[in-house]
Amino acid sequence: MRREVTLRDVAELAGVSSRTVSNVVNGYANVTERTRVRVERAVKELGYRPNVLARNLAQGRSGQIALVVPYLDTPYFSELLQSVIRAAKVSGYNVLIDQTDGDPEHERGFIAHGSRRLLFDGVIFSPLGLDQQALADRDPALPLVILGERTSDGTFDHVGIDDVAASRQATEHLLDLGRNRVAAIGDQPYATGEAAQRRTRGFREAHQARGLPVREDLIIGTPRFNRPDGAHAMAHLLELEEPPDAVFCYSDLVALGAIRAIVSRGLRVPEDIAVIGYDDIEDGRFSNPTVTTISPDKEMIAATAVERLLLRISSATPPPGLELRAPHKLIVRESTVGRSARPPSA
Amino acid sequence: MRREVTLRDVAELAGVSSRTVSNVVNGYANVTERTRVRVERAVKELGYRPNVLARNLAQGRSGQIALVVPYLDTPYFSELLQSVIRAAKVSGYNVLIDQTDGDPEHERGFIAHGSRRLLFDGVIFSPLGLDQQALADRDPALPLVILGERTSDGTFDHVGIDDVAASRQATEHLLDLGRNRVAAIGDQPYATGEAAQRRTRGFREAHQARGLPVREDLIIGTPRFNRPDGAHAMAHLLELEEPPDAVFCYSDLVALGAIRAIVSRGLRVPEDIAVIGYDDIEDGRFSNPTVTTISPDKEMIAATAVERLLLRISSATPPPGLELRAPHKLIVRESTVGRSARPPSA
DNA sequence: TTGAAAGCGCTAACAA
DNA sequence: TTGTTAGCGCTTTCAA
Repeated sequence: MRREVTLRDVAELAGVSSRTVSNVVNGYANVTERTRVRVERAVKELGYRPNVLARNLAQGRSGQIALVVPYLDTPYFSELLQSVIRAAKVSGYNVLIDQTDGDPEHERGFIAHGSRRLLFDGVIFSPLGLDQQALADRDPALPLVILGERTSDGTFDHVGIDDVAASRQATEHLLDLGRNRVAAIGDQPYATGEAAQRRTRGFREAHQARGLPVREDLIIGTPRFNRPDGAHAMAHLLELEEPPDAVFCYSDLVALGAIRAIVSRGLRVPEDIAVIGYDDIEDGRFSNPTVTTISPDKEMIAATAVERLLLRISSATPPPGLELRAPHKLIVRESTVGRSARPPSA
Repeated sequence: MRREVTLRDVAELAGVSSRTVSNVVNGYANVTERTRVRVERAVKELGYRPNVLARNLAQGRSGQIALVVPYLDTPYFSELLQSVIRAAKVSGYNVLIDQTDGDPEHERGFIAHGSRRLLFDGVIFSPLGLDQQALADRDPALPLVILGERTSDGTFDHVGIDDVAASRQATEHLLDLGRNRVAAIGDQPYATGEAAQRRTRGFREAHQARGLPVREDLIIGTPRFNRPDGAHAMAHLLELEEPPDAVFCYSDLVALGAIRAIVSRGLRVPEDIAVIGYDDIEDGRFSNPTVTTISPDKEMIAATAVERLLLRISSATPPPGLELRAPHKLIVRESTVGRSARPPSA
């Protein structure tokens, strides 16, 4: 590999100091038009490219942020990832991806003071199995934004939608349809299942608000929010003596799995069982039937997360930890109201 | 931010030179048991963490590889991404993601000698609109592995499945079913549509091998391989005087879109129209009906790509450019044979 | 086996 | 406005 052209080479050719070249390259300070032109010519002539690695070391920053999610093959996260990359790029940041498989140990390592620490200037984190303790133990110098609702201790921001309200709205939609044996798939009644628990709370609130009893046996837990778990849970529900006539699924994937289980037994959605999901992934817009869902504003979530993170990175004194709430809406499709729902474009 | 503990601090405390500390930290060379223990104790006592940025500069490498794909919200790519990250991590590499939106200009920039060049030691690239010219103009020093079939000029590797054979196999499956008006959705008869064209070639070969005519009006082009395009193309086919009785879709997403279009018009899959896809994404295993597809061995594609790239990175003299072919198989599901196909686990 | 010291290429404090 | 120069923290050649 031939030696790279350095700042000094440029400086020499242009007859200025490397300091000046640096200024020109970075658009800093006041540089005479004359010198600037001269430097720029030298840059072009030599084909000079700044060495990012050297700049990183000198500045003590990497120009990268990390996005840490539990699973990457989950459409919700890949859609989000896309928006995050787009938002970061606008500010010249690169995005480093990692997936934790929801492993708490792995998640912990990511925000602890590890050797990879300097690879990124901050982290946008969507934790699954991370408890408050791990959060408290984290590297306090690492700028952090957490996705999903979570009580902030004031040292990081979090951004997400109002899960309880959204879940309540979803459940109410099913009740409005006149269904009276509404099930819920996705509860996670253990320490790290906060997000799931908020959805269950919304589910209960919807019932309570109407003076309806919650059928506890219709609340089914799942380890993950994916299709197989949804199908499995639904299969269980269908074997009950009195199966549900509607199901609130804690993700669209769970809903798609559930629908699959229902249909493969010869039952119909929504005639026999209405199904509603959560996340509004593209799959649900083209599935058969299309899936009614809670749609979080992903673009805004991503943009807000990146914006807050970059602010946190560039601030000398850390800004207060905010709890930011993105909007969501209910999108009614076939899985709850049948063909009367407007079909998609095609 | 308090000053970081450096190598020198450790050396001082341990009473050795920084060279020795470096050796210990990296597990290099021969170090006396005694010195090693002493250094390790000092490391622990001071809570020393190597500074990746400094190491990068000193070594002239970043320990990162880039994965460049056209779209990230496409399940095929997110599934692949997952495997690539996993494979890279084994060798201590991080993965930087970028999406090009299929924009040739953007794609070009990625392999040209840009200023971001040093951010990654090599690139795994899944181009969409990249022509041979752009490939030839690229930074010759950048280790490169291309995904998908493509003629290598010997300076990079590519890894993919045998598209022609796979497409032929898919088409034959439809013909075996006794269908005789088989359509194809996804052709891209322009310069950058190589992958699509290979699928069309397989489609033709299957017909030719049986002495059947290809109905040219049943070959439909689509700008992208996604659901909306699939639905749109299918809508067009359904309006023909003599619509097809089977469709070979160039991706599972296209197939899902097509199925959606068929079903929403009250027709049945596969009774009225059989549909086969390509990619074997999870969606197709839980859709209704489930989607018959060509399944490339993604895990192997990812592992092979990473392996070749790392080899290329670490080689003093560049290894020859290989054309590597991963295995694929036909997976028969409901969209071609109906419920007789074994339903998925649930 | 270990030490001394010269880079890696850039940034930025200080000086002019 | 521009030059000088001392780092950034590590790796690694050369010497001992």
